[in-house]
Amino acid sequence: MNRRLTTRGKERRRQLLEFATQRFADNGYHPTSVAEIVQGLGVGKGVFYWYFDSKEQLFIEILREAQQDLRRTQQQAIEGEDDPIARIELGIRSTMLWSAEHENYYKLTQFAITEERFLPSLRKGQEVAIKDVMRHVQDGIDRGLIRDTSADYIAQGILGLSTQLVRVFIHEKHRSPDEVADEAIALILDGIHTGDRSAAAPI
Amino acid sequence: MNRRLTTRGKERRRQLLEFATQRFADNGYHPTSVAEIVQGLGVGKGVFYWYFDSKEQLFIEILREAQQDLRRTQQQAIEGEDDPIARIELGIRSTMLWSAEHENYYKLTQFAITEERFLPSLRKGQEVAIKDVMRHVQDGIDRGLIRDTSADYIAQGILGLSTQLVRVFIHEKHRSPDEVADEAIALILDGIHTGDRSAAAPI
DNA sequence: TGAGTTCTTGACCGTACGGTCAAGAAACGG
DNA sequence: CCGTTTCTTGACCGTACGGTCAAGAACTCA
Repeated sequence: MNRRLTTRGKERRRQLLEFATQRFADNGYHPTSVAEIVQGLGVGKGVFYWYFDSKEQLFIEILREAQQDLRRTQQQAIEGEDDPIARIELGIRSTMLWSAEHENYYKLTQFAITEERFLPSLRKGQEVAIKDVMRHVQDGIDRGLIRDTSADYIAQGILGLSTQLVRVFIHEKHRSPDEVADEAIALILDGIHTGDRSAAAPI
Repeated sequence: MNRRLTTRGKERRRQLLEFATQRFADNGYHPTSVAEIVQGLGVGKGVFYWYFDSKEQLFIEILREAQQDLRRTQQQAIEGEDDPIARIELGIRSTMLWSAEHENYYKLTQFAITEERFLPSLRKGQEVAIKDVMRHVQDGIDRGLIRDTSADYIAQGILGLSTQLVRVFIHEKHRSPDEVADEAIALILDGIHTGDRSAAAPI
């Protein structure tokens, strides 16, 4: 579906994307019908199929945009910083902020995991994210700043820990992104063990 | 739906639960119809509604059983161990093993997160799991074995990190549960920082 | 102004869904 | 053996879904 869109057309497309995102996040993907989406915008059903091939393609489009937007945010946050550990920290902080402001996208991503047909679109974005983190981790290992173990386990661990803290503390308990980021970073850098070095954690 | 079931009845109910679990995990909850489930067992549709009120109730029942089964496994794994850090480690190891053997349940849980109406049943189980971990964490803090920070962040962090490693390394990359558990425990206990103490990590 | 394009309408289509129910088979209990 | 309960059948119901399409409105641009 690659149409030439006028300004009006782009506007309409954006409306559809945003309204659908909201409904998908609130009610779930399957329970939200195309009829519901066009009714919510007060337009005919044909409008939907003028801009998108199918409900499925619309959803994939939403995922793609979300991944793009998050990545752009992270890149901006870490640019100009050289220390790999500081880069990881900045990445986590910006992710927490972004997640707090885009709970809808977060929910949609969680759902997408559960259906085979959405996994391909997801994996692409996940792989990019993991590669970003792994690059900093490997860099940290090379400079002797990070324990020399499997960079992929570390990268996935960082992602998983951050994701869970976002869900529980930001989206459910409504703590501030800053507080959550502090805790995430402390855990990631030094784990839970007590020890003389742990007092020196702050970068 | 509290019927008095004969042996045959219990058997039928179990068949329905197991077959539905498989299909839900393979194709997703919504794409799997009740008709498909009863056809798969070669029985009439009425059979389904003799044992369950609705498709939704069946799904909730599956979730409940999975949570119960995992918890029982964890409890068995840690009984008799006194050291809180060793208890956490044993809990993680048994969870990894269980997850490797019950990928279906894992997938269903991931889906359940994405629909409002399943959240209540989920939260109950999650809260129990978190409380279990938090008790050990608090115990560890009291004995000076664990850094004295918010036990809830630590507990959620452990859960999130473990969950992600299970998904990626056990279910997608098919690594052994033991290897994954080793990495998870190393990260949780000591974080990613280098440092003299990190060599003493193994319990 | 008028031809061409973009955009919108909403009735309509076939299908598949979750769920019901009257009827009867099978098993149980005395 | 018979009455009762448990279990099974499968046609049927109303509904809602994703998607189509002929027709026309709105806009663009020469």
